[in-house]
Amino acid sequence: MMSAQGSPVRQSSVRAHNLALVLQTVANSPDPISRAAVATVTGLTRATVSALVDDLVTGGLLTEREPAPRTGAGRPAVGLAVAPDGPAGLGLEINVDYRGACVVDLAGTVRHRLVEPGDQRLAGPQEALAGLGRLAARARALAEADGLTVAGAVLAVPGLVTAGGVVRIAPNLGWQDVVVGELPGGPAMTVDNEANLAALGELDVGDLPRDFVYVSGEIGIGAGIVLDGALYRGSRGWSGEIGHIPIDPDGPACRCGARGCLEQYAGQEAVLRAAGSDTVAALAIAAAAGQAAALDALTAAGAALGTAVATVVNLLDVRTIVLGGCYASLLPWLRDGIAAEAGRRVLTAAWSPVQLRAATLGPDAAMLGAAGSVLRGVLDDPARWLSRPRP
Amino acid sequence: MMSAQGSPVRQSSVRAHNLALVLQTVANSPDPISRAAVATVTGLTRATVSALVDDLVTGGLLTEREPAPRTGAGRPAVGLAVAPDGPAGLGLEINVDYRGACVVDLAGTVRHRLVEPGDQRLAGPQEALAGLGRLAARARALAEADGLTVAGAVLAVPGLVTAGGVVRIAPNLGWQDVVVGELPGGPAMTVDNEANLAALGELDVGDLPRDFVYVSGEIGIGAGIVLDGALYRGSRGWSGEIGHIPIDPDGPACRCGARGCLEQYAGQEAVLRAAGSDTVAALAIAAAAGQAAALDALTAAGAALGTAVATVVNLLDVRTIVLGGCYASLLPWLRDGIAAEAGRRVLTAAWSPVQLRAATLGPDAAMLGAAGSVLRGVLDDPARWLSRPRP
DNA sequence: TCAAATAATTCAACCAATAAACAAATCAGC
DNA sequence: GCTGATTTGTTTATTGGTTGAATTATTTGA
Repeated sequence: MMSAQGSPVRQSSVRAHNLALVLQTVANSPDPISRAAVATVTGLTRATVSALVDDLVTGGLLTEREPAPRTGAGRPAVGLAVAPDGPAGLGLEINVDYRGACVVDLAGTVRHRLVEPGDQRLAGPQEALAGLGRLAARARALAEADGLTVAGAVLAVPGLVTAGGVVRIAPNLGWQDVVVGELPGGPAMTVDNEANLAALGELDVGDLPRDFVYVSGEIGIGAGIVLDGALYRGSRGWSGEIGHIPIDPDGPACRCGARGCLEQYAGQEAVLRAAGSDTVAALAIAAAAGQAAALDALTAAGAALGTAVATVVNLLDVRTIVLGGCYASLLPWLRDGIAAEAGRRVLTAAWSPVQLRAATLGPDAAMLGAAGSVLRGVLDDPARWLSRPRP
Repeated sequence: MMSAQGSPVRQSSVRAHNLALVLQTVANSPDPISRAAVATVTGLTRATVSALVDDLVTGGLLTEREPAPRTGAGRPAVGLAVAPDGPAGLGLEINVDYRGACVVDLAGTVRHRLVEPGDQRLAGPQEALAGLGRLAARARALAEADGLTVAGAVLAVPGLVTAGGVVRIAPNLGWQDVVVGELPGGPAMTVDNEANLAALGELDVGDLPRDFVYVSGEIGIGAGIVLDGALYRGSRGWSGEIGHIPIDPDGPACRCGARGCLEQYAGQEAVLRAAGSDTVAALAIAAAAGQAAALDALTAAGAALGTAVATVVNLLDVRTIVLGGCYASLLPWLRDGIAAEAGRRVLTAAWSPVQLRAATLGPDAAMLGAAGSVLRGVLDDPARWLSRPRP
């Protein structure tokens, strides 16, 4: 009778857990919140909350603010809010036609955003990474000028990433087995897939359920799978390769070597070619104008996407699909095609139809999600941040 | 900046966790294990382990046994093993052509197994459930005669089950919205999907990784998805409906209303019809004899299965697929077809090919998994069992 | 001005794990 | 057969953390 093996728990783990609980409660509250309110929300004692808050305030994660507007008698509460000068997340991205960096603070506000357009395929991995390093250094300097401490950096790339921070293959960048090193003089950096991080970004800002799949329509098609409020990366971090779900086993050849992959029906290039448009923006304009070629192309893409969505929903039983990348702006014309095919093929569609939503973050989703995932690390384990080695 | 909300942790939670850790360590050990060994394995102190073991022994979950054969000097150890007369799991199953019950103890040994063949479609839900109740009562009596206490019961059915214990639809039983009530006079019973429970059964006994997908080939095709050592049920419990993954959008009509579902290519009925065999056993004999019709049918089914497997692996990045139900015995002739198609379509196949394994538990997998899931509940939270209300 | 109400802190009590000392039981060597 | 080494298991004092009750602080309303 096997069961999952864990590690021993000591009292300090209790404190670490409750510290995170208090911090997250404050962070999730839209307004400054009192210690007493935190106590009732979390179920902890007021005494305990006071002790934990003391640690968080002296550690620079929380600050006392003006209390929320009073009501009734009694001693006025002292408001608690996340510190605006505490840790910050550095989100980085290298994509086909730009590279970027952003700084987000614990409150979730974007403090800085730097984007350099330019074809990264021509630049090659060395030059792209060097340029990214310069961008990251600038962003870090801006953050420190604000009094922020960069807690970590995460880089989003459109490709398969291994645990060790190696980009196995990023077809649309032309990268293969690229070792992403350290940020020169910077904080620790990890690398992750663009769609995964974009899904986290949408989870951070959106009103989304605990289970959803984010589908990213870029040059390739990727997906970020969020199960139970956490990203599912797969055993090797290569989950969500939705672009190569077979739609028709005898369909057109794909550059992955197989036939009939989704990318050949609903990938950006295939749709633009079928519609006769040059850019996604032009396609949206053509569709809005009612041009038949555009509408037909989008209907066909929607049907293929709907078939893939049906597969995902039948397999994972997620209720919500978030469409991002170029699909976000095209969703008005894709929606019917997706919904029709999914409604026909999802076994449970009759009782519980699939919800389709457009992503809200736009092209910065992955970069913002990358920064957010750094902050999530602090929110999930503030004890580590409090006891970090300091210069 | 949202993050998952938890509940407060007190000291008693620490004890509950460590209690589970010690119990699982003993349960996972093939031989009786000493307190000192448990301490080194878990990382807890010998003193702590002694205290926790005392609780578990007086609570009837562990017993002291003859120590394992000695080695070297020193005071001889006292062996610890899971109690053979502690809690037991009652596993129940209603399937197309039989109903069954089994009693499994904490050590994982099957203490009793009762199976009544008979077409449950003809019987109808009321009669099937009444018969199951009688079977469960007999199994429970046998367990109590052994000194076991039945800790709970889980029923496996081939269909979609909602959280409230209602069978939404079980097409092959002909059930629809069947409310599975209480077991008369028995322990609490929950209902779950057959493939899910079979996956748990294989996880319990097999040498399997923490992530795998169990594919069950019965009249329908279902899948149990195990991620990170735990069953993934989906937000409503309807995950794993692999049988209706589209293989060819213009394929034959399926009884689900769509076209070209996997079930139409690799379902038991489709394969037997194509091969001209009456039963799975006859098909296996024909294939072993090299009959062309049988081999062709299995090759075609393997290709369809391989396409579906490729979809699953591209999406979830699981390395291992366990084939159960009728596929277990037919795997020798399915393997090449599955491997070829999966190798072509899985994006990461070149670096890390998909591992195909035959299930080891045979037709009882779901029933045993059902019993095992009861015991898993005790192993995961022994504190609840120790403080249970007693008659 | 005083009582009621609410917020936050202080302090003793309790619970659980730890570390270290101690008791128990065996083996190995002479 | 005795002695010392060795390993197991228990005992005891200590530490870290939460709780609950009492206390202090600060405001509103009569």
